[in-house]
Amino acid sequence: MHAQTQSHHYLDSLNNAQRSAVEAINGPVLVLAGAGTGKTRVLTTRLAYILDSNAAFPGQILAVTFTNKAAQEMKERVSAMLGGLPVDGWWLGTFHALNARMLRRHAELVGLNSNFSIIDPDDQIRLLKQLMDAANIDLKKWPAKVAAQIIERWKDQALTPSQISASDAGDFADGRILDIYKTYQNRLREINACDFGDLILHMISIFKDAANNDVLAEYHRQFRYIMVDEYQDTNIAQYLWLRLLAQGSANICCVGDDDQSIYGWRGAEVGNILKFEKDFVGAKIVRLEQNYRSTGHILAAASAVINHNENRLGKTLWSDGGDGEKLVVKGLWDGDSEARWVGEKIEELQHKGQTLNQIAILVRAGFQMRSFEERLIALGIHYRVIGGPRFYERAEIRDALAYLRVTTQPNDDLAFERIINLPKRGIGKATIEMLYAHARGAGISLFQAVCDMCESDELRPKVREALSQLTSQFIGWREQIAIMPHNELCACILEESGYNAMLKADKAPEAAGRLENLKEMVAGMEEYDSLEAFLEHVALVLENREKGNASDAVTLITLHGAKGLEYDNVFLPGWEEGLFPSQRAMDETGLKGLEEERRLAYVGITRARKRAFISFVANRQMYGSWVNAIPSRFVGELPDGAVLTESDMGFAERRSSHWDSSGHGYGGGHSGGQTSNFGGNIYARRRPAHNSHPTQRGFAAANKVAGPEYRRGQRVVHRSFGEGEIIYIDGQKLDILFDDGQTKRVMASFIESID
DNA sequence: GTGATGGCGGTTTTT
DNA sequence: CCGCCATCAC
Repeated sequence: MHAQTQSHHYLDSLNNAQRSAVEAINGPVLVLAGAGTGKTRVLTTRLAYILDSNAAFPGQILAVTFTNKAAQEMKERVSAMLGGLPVDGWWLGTFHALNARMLRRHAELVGLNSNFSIIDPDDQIRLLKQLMDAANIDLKKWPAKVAAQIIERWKDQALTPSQISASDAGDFADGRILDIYKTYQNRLREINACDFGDLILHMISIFKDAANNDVLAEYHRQFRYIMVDEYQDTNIAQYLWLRLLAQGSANICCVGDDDQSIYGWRGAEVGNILKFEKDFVGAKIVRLEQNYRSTGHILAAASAVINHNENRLGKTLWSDGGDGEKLVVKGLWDGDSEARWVGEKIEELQHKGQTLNQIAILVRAGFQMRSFEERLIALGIHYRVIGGPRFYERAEIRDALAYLRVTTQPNDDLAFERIINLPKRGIGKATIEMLYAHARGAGISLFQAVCDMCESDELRPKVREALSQLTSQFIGWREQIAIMPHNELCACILEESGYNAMLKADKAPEAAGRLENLKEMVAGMEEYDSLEAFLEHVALVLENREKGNASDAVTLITLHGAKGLEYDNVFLPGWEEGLFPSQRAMDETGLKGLEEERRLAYVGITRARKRAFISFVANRQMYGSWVNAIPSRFVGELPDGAVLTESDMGFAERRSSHWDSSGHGYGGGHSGGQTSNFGGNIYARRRPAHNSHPTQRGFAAANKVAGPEYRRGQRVVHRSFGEGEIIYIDGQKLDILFDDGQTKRVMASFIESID
């Protein structure tokens, strides 16, 4: 590292507030960074400054971000500032990546093995479905998705099942949601897996458990500086985790903007940033208010809107650039004319020399995108949609990952179940249920259950052969892990399993693309040191594949997705009551929801550098019927001096008239205010009672069909082969001479003794 | 065990 | 109105 004789030249270009945020490295610091005030710059410079002034080694700094993109960017920028300092081994990453790294070291303290799988939301729901179904919960009345949400919210708040009282649990599934949560956690442990929330929750449990307080103490000794980005987006669990770690060195610095907190609906707690001073006594607060991004009019508009919020720390953005152009506000008849108008404006901008890359359309909800896409296609204007399905969410990628997971982690029942019949091997629902029944009865993994059953006569020969081949393939692949490079192994698995062949035979137009995606994945694997490292990466790192490449195109994106981005020209369509602010947000969380929507408006306006175009319509087509709309209250909150209203048809007066005018015969189905209960009680259907119980290892011993009770010569009945006599016992497998004269090898799980 | 039809629901999304 | 899931019929 360069000596201190060298001045910290990178400090010179900072303004006073930025510089004081960078230089205040000791004691707790909160940096309130308004939109466009150089937040990332401060964060990276501060990190570089700590290293450069020899206050700490890289390994002694914990730097936490929310997204991988932000982590990556920070690494690159700090490294560049310090002349290409290598970043390997730095504790710089997302909450989830850092917690996963920690948890792999201490997994046994929470009953996991360090090679645990990290399951995604899809697996989560499949697992919950299984457990709820086994507990005879009506999945129509009580969707697993909702259960997953409830559990996720609990985890956001760092609540383990034992910390929730029955009265707080609510009445989901007739009050059994807490039991579901417990069962879910037990089941995850059995299959040696974690969901995203667990990564943090388990670490908090380890830190708080007095039985292993050396663990936390060690991290205290290690981390002298803690830095947190996007602090306004942290949830309670993340906050607790930070507090526990900060109890040691306490040199914590959080950067964020309470006005840009837009993720409350998924557990983010604005309160964290609002009460920072109370949590970290003696905290220094630095406000970054000088904006380097937008024109004066844009800042005035954003400020005026956000000023209507009550719950905020308050800061005033200013700029020493000029006022620039006024924001354009436009009322239109319907969604089509809105799209047409946006199209015209884009063409005008092009004529003024603006590139399409500097134009973005920011929508509140995905369904708004379609009309713009259609219009842009009609005009021949290139566009890209941001926020489609991510690479790793694609079915073929998830299938490939499932193969790899089963290879590295034989207990991963979810992964195994996903691919057990993919490509088709003739394994249906009934067979899978049977396999699970045995796994449960014997307290073993699905994989082991399949191995067992293949050595019995329980399965039809065809099925048995298929499964037997599959398990021996997996056993073979496992042996290859140590020998073969992991990308080759993956290619091998895809080939030998028949997965590639299945796609090649698929006539569907997207099949070719899927094969391509898999190839891409295999090629990408080379970058990782091991199969495990690769799996960790895909589980935690979103890989948003760049579709549009370097071409010039208009960006279509949601307001949420646009946070952190900026464009010269920004279109903000759909500013109507009910759509934006969203009716649902207001119904569900009242004023809190409304204020979050308003912050979203603030985020939207502040994405613009030079021009912003806000529009609303009188009639919007939603779900096939027409809904009439009134302009968003946020339109009314824009300051007169900063906006130019392009009015077509006197929208100011329209509010009270013309309520029913479109004449499209929409049958009057809709009234603006949708209600928000969970699908009512219209589903009265009951599942037929069936007596299986949630899977729990503990049940195996108590189960009346456990093996050791059997003895040779005993009379038993098998559920499909009838009655017979035990002639040989081999662990869980019993040879039985049935009364029809046949001898079969069956599983102990499927017989009962006859008294 | 796999393909076709009906019904319901339908913001925002990272890890 | 469209897409997804679930149930039904082979």
